[in-house]
Amino acid sequence: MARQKQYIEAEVIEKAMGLFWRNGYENTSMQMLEKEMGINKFSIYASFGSKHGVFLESLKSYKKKISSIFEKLQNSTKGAEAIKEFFYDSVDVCHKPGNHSGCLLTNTYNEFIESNDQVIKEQMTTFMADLKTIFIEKLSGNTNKDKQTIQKQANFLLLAKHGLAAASRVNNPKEIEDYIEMTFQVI
Amino acid sequence: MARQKQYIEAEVIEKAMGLFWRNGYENTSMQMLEKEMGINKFSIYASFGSKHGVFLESLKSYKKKISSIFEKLQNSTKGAEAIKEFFYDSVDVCHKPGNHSGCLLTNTYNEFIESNDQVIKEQMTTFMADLKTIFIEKLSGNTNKDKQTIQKQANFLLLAKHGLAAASRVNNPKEIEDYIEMTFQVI
DNA sequence: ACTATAACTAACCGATCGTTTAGTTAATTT
DNA sequence: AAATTAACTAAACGATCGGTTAGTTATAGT
Repeated sequence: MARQKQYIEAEVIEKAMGLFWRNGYENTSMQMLEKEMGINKFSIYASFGSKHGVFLESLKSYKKKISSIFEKLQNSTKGAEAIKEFFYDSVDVCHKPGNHSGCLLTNTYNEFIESNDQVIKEQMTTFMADLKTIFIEKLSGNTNKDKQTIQKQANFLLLAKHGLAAASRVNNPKEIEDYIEMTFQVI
Repeated sequence: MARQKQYIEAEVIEKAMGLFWRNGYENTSMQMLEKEMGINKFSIYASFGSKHGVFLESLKSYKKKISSIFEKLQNSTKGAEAIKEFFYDSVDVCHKPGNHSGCLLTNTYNEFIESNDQVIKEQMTTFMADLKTIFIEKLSGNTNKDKQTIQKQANFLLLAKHGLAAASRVNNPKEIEDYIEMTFQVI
């Protein structure tokens, strides 16, 4: 063939992800992406097709980044306690002081909830629905709660994720811990 | 003098507020504002100076809109129960199905948290700080909780506002009620 | 009725948005 | 070493961004 790529796609996507994570989709420009990813516009379009394509790959990369804590949650036999551990694990991954940005998926969910971008909207809806399913499964695990209570608690924890995202964005570790502990007093 | 204004500033700001509420600041363009406010760019700039100015006035209008439920909270003697009522009142104001947009201030807080716009950032920080102060006051009101517990609970409720905003944006009234009730089980 | 003045319309400003493309550089293959 | 081909640089694309301004219209005071 000919000249080889001077960059690794997975690496530059990692950097793009950080930018989207901090600023959101709309507030991230191609100019910023060029600078952060360290490659030219041409290369970005050659590899990912569009800004939208870069974002989709960034979301994929983020999901991969957090896949281990999802698997841990899914494989756990600790019931509701597993969800609490999942909350703590989420903070470990998302709470990067100086880079504090909450959860990329929660941020994206909020940014696109009123948008016309059906592709991303559907991804976010699916993500939330999947998470709720896992919550329900774990909440049903080691107790004999009635179905209605489980539904309520799953909804509550799903919404609590927004509080957690806000907490991990601005608060100190102690306050985050307090928030998680108080949230799970209800369960 | 001369020709009189063909619009009422308070009225067009009300419409601008709705637009910002639905779409956020960055995703609202001057073109959209012209259409929604029903007046020309010239008039917008004559009355409010800039897009930023329109947004600041919209925030002012929103605060005015919710001032009554704040005053009710502040004047209540019901302690923690007053905060719960405030949550319900917030939903009454913010949960407009078909126009569902959560809380403008919480939305704005989230949109500007990583921004360089110090003016709006400070307004949001001040709003959150003021709300926390009121929460602390109410939580201290009719009990003899220790100060540490009060601090924790105030932080918890402040973060729960993000969950509530998310709930009032997408969920049905029953789910919103469940979320509030479960939140206040902790208090 | 005339004049002054403010509110209006509409065209236009430079800057930046995401995207494309012409032209150059470097590595692979023959 | 020459030819090929893909990765690069950099300039430019049309569209839209927030914002401005020349020119027109309508109303108030004299």
